[in-house]
Amino acid sequence: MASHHPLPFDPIDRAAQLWQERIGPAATMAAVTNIMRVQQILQSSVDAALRPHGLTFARYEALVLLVFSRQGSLPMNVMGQRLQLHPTSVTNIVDRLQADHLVERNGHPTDRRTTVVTITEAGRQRQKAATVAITDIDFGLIGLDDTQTVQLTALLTQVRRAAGDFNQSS
Amino acid sequence: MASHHPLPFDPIDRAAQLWQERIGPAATMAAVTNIMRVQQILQSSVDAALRPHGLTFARYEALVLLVFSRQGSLPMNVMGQRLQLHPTSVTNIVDRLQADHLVERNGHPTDRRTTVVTITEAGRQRQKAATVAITDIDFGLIGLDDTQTVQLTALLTQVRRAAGDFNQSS
DNA sequence: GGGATTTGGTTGGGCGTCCTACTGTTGGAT
DNA sequence: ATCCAACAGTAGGACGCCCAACCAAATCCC
Repeated sequence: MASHHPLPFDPIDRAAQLWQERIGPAATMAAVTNIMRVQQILQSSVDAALRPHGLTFARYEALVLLVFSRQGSLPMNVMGQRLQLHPTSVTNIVDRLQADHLVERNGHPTDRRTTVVTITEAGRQRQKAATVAITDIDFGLIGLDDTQTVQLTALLTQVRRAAGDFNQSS
Repeated sequence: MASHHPLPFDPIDRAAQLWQERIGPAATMAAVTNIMRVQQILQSSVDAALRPHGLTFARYEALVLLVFSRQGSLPMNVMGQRLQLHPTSVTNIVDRLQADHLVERNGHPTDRRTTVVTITEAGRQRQKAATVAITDIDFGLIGLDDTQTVQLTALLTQVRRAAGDFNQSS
């Protein structure tokens, strides 16, 4: 039973709508709500596409990162920086990838604190198969043409920059 | 928090960059990555602002929904529809709100299956205080002017519509 | 009426993220 | 040379989301 209002404003969540009527920064609230919701949609789509391959998006990203690294291996802290993840999240992800024999943990030759993660041959194959699945569904991002996709990326990049997500100290 | 892990350089995640060099739909991947990351940033900002009030964004949204409902109460399934949440998530959220005496659970007068959630006076006050905190930080969304915020909302709404996010609300 | 189906809600489990706290290691400052 | 602050990684816990499975109630339908 969809309410068949042809168009204009149903697109915003009820909560945000009420905000618009009664509270202040409705536009911002609507944008935030939309980001939250779209992220959820994309996460769901992508994870569904990856599930048959035994991967989640987080683990897939980690595999991609390793595949495209020179040696097929990176220290865990570097992975955390690249993927913008908390150290404990990296530990968690690597744990699961290792349990699936997609990566290995090795000690660093000179710094005994650091652990180097190396992708296995099985990991490379898994990543390749998962890439097919994920590109087949366009990463779950649908409804936008190329121009709009670029536009969206630009806006979000601007937010990230304002939040100090990039130019942190080296 | 992002500041825990300084990112050395560039605008786009390393993984997305490499995609751009070597694989196909780089633009889409970049957009998806950005959405994921911005969501994370917003979630972090908002939750930080709400933490002193003992709330998370999910629970705050539930309170807002109840505050602006006619009776200050809604069935759980309706909350799930409005907030686009899985039934188990609603159970979880209401559990915690109830533990804080911000809402009550009551039986539905005619349908004994449904549980009606009602906000308490403490809940209304908590919501009000939290609203101040959250608007003070602009919901964590910074770096965009009003036009760009509207533009962003439009693009994301388009994605949600394409994903069928508005089709079933009954 | 009475069985089959649908619906509302909960439980248990998996996964991801963060936080705090802790062990080792490194390397600079005294 | 030694001490100490910073760093790398992990353990344990909280929270959120989802899925599968389940019970109870309502509804459909023969």
